Amino acid sequence: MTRKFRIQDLVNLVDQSVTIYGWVDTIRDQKSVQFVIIRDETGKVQVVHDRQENPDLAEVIGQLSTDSVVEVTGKVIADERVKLGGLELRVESFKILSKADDLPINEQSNLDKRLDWRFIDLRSRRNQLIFQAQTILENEFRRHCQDEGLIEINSPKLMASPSESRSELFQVKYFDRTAYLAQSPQFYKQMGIASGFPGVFETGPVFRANPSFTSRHDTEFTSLDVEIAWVSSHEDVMSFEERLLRRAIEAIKSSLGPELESEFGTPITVPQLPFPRIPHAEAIRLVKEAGYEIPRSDGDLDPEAERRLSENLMKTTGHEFVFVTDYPSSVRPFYHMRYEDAPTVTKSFDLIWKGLEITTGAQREHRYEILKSQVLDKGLDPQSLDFYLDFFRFGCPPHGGFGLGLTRLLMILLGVANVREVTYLYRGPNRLVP
RNA sequence: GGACCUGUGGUGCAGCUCGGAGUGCACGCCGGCCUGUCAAGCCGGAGGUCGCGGGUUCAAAUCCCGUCAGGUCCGCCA
Repeated sequence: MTRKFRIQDLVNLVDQSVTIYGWVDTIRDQKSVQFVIIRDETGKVQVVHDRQENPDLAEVIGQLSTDSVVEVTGKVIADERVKLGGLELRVESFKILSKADDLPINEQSNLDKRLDWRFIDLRSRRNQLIFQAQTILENEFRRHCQDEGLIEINSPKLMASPSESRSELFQVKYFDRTAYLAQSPQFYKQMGIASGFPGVFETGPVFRANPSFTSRHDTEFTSLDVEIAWVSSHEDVMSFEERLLRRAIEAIKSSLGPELESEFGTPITVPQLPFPRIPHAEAIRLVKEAGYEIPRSDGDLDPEAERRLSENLMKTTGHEFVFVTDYPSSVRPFYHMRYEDAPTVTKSFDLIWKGLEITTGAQREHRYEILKSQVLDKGLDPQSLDFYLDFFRFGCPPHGGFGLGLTRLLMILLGVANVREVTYLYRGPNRLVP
């Protein structure tokens, strides 16, 4: 009886006849013996055929092309000569299920060409690993939120009015009027708090219409969003997030660590708690003292300052993460809560991992009158925000939350140079296909 | 939106300063050789309007201008 197996199972099936399914990885067609390396998502195995044994089969194997999909039945033999795991499959039958043309890309091809042929690019072990890591990450995010009593929501991505700033919104035709693609679930998350949920979370797409040409931006990406009721400050939110990240990184390291590290060359470090925290004003001072004059005039950190700050703290604390807290209200949105005794400072934070901003969070302003005055303070029109401001008119608990960019997280975790590498199908100003 | 960089067989590069026949390298592909390969090896071969348009010149992949496509950084942000 022949049964179907994954390649990783063959080591336990020596001397048995099995059928495997996979992709042709390498063909070494010699005068008397033919070797074909078959790959599936669990590994690779060598298939061997003595040409004399079956001339018809020899002909089939002679016509093979790389990445064709095949069904191979044979006997598993332990043979020390085989460098690939000391195992091989002696062919009994060999069927081509789907023949492949010559591939338009290989692992040397540049990223843009590989993205044109993403379905082929994703076949590599390296790329499969990225999405295995992503699966664990999203799963741990869900489980952590659930363990902490939060409710999962799926907020709409079609909106009648902009959630924050109109400039970065995509417009879509919506019957006889205009709708916008959500650039954040921010307002709908907060609605959940006003609805009496103990906290909400969501993983979903967000859309940003910015023409940003960098290695860390995309126009559509997955955001991991959290909003928690009854927080007493942004400290509670940071504490939630650092525990979440430690848990997720721990889970990834324990199931994929060695393979990820050998494939990507980036050591995966499970972070210690708590993450270092540094108030914004102190961060600015520290970067200046270290000799960097921030060119921008609004008093915020620029990317270079964030990289330098991160590097500095990695040296002094040995920690890859840093929360920068207490941003000036001038560089934060109207809904971030301000300190009672220092109204130009917000109860907010960014999380920087190895120099890259991966999160923005804050305690939110839940007091209607104060919120409304902050709307006016930012020069916004309260009427256009009526539906949002109403959340705070009928009883709303104190709350806070954050948004975490999935692709940025993966990019830093694996040490790859570009979010495009870790996005299933990247969308940017110059790319809408495939 | 701003600054800078890149575009050469299917893939990755070199050639460009200092103009002289589409020249070279690696991978892949096709054919041949090879009694067990395993980054296979050896021999031979095919494959190119040098992104596109214009200019300078006896002569342009090479110099100049324009244009298109892509990238990096800044701004915006996760």
